[in-house]
Amino acid sequence: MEPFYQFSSLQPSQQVKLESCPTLLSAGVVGDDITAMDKKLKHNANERDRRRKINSLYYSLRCLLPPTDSMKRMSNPSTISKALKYIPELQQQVEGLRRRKEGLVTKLNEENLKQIRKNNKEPWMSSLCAVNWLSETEALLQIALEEQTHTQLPFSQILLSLEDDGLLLSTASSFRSSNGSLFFTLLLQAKANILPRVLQEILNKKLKPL
Amino acid sequence: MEPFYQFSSLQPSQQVKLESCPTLLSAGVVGDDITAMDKKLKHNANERDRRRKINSLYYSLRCLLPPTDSMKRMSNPSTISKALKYIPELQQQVEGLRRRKEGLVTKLNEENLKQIRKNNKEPWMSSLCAVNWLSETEALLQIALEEQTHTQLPFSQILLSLEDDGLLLSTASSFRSSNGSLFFTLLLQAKANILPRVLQEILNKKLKPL
DNA sequence: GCACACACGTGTACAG
DNA sequence: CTGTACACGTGTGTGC
Repeated sequence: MEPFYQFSSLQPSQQVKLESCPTLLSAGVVGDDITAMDKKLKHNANERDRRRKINSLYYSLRCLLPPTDSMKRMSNPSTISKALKYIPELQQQVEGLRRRKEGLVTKLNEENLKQIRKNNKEPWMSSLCAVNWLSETEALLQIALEEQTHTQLPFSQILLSLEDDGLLLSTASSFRSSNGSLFFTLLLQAKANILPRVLQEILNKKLKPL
Repeated sequence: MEPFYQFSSLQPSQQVKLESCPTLLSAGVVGDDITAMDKKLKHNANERDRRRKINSLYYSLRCLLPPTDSMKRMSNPSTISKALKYIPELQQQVEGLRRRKEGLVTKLNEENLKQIRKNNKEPWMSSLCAVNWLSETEALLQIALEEQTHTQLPFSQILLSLEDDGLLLSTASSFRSSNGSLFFTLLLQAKANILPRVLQEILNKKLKPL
């Protein structure tokens, strides 16, 4: 029979079988120092309770550990061994997850920052050059030149170099704003084999000095 | 003196003090059944080693647990108690981190998806309406109308409703592409108290039916 | 004094 | 049979 102390409700053990106390029986005197026997009995009971508590702790610990496939109840030593393997596993998991989370947070942050920068750039004053592709071969190019700069640079050269890259100027219009800035709207015909993305890069690079 | 068995190298205990074996001494016969004594001695040594191993396990477990400020060595029962509190903490941490990581991953994924959708949309054919803010009060609005649609909708109404929202048409130009699409470029003067973002929303909504 | 913790020897039960 | 695990009683040390 297994002593399933772990299921007991941890009441202090009241009943003590006197037969199981060899030294108490071997002591011939009975009525003399009853207090000594009392003490011994109490000590035994206390030790019993202590063991009971420890077993209960073992039982609780067993419940926390990852379930084993074995139907047999784990022994107390192997319970500690198991906990000894399990705890570092958990700590490692925590460490790994923390690192991963950290990485994700920074990634998300710089993603957001990029987004914010892009969004902050879009609304105004950044649209020195905007390209809108209307089809695979048509692009609407919109250029804004600040008052200070548009007199310094030969704008016709830009148009010419665009033609060098396979872009033909189909239609164009321009007007001047109240503060003197110039706006051009150019409808460009591109060669079919020119990738829009690459072209946008080219345009950005070409118009960067503006 | 504390018995620091946990520091010993776990060698099986060889030397046994015979004086500490009461039952062996009380057995009068010596040369009779030496095998019984041998057995008892072995049993005792085995039990001793077992306890030693258990203590070593306790020692290792103590090292894994979060350090306590107390200088005193933890007792074995309190070691299990501590582990009993510590393991759920770790499990909870793992669970929390896993959930957080999961959330971050999905967030990052949909962020990327949004980004991809946006990038896929930008290059061509999406620019039915583009707003470029040149200053806090000036915006360059560029509208492309497909051949099929631009005859069905009263474009002047759009301009009028823009004025209702506090946008004044400063300058405008338009031209027709080779395939019959119409392009408008409008320079708008906005009231200062109109937030660009909100306005962009308005424009998007207004021009959506196109 | 008392509660607690620890180590020990011992008997018993169970699995290889 | 041997090793392992467990519970028990007991002696001892330690801190409140």
